[in-house]
Amino acid sequence: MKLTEQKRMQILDAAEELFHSSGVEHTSMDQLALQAKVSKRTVYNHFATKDALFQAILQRMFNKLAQGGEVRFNVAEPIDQQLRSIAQDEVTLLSSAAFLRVAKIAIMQVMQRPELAQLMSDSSLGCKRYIDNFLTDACSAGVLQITDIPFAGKQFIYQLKSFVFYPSLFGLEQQTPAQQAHIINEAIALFLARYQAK
Amino acid sequence: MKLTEQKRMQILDAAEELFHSSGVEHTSMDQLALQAKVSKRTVYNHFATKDALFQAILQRMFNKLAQGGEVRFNVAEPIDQQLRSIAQDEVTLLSSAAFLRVAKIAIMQVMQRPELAQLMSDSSLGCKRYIDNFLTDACSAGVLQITDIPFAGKQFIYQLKSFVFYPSLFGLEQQTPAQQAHIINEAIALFLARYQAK
DNA sequence: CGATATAAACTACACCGTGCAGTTTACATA
DNA sequence: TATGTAAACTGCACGGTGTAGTTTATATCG
Repeated sequence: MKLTEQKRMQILDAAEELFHSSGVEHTSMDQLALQAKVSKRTVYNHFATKDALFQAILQRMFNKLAQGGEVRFNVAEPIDQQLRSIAQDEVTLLSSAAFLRVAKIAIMQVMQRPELAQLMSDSSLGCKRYIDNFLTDACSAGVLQITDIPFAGKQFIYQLKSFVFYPSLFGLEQQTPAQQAHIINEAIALFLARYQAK
Repeated sequence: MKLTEQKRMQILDAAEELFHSSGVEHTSMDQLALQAKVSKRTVYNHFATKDALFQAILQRMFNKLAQGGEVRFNVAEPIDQQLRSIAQDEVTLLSSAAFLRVAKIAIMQVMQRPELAQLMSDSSLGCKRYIDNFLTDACSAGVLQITDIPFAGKQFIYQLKSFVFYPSLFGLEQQTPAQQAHIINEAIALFLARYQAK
């Protein structure tokens, strides 16, 4: 790898690490250069300002997370099994270190600078991308009965987010895999009790 | 009121206002004194450091919010009506400017200094205080059928939080009263579909 | 008169971003 | 393989700015 690319990586890695552990505000460029084992001048040769570096970090982290399969509705498979598959993917994402990092950094910035809020809502990660289509197909097939599909989709995702994501984000607690399985089961039970076609 | 108490109030009011609108970090003590219409030295006569002032603010805001009625289960009243009453109180709290202020300030600090996380989870506000008792009574009366009561209570509260609180916190959107009513109705429908005794 | 408030200047420090002289690296050409 | 060159990196000092907290001299209130 070219040297300059190597240095750039070191800078981004250090920034990701420090922005996460100390917050963007509390990370000085001197500290960052030290951690990256790069001179401060080199940091500024790659990124004009601290903010540019922050933008680049967010972009890189989003790209890392953007991968991930899409689940499409399958008439032949039991609905609870399909929902479980979706939920498991989502919980894996929501509790992954990578996702928690970018979320923490992004949310801290958004709360300090509300004008960036749109950035967050626009970015569509995980099952949010395809859940509406999935539910629509399931309704068409007569498996589910939902009047407000986007709302129901949110209800499902929010269950997982509330139990898995926010507690981790705020440093309150981590779930064991057994607890995660319980959360998924109950989210599905709740959802199907309301929306499964009879 | 004694003058010194009056000044103290002015300082706390200004701090609450500025800490919320600009964040703790971005609020300077000069700015704060200006807004409080008080000299900077007076600020320091009341609060030794910026951090002490911050602690006092948090304490005062929590005390303001700690009030709030408790709903107890009533066999004679329909369960959906009682849940609606609880949910309405909760949504009113979660969307109140006062609650959003303290939450924003507190969460930002918690995310920057994870060692303070316990502070948040300990403080019990709103229906979180009494919902377990309520659900236990409703189960005993045979109105609801729940195996894991604390978990079910969270499921209910998290519905409201996810739709009302977090979007406001992150500056994404505010709900109209009509939307809030819809959220409450659907949260109850979801909950009862799963847990109402048949 | 004594306690308290005020305004303004001051100290001490941390941080962003720049300039520059000198060194290292990558690489092409002889 | 040796050498030249351009691009990139380094280290350090520095200007400018913002801010926590202090000091000092003065005014005001009870």
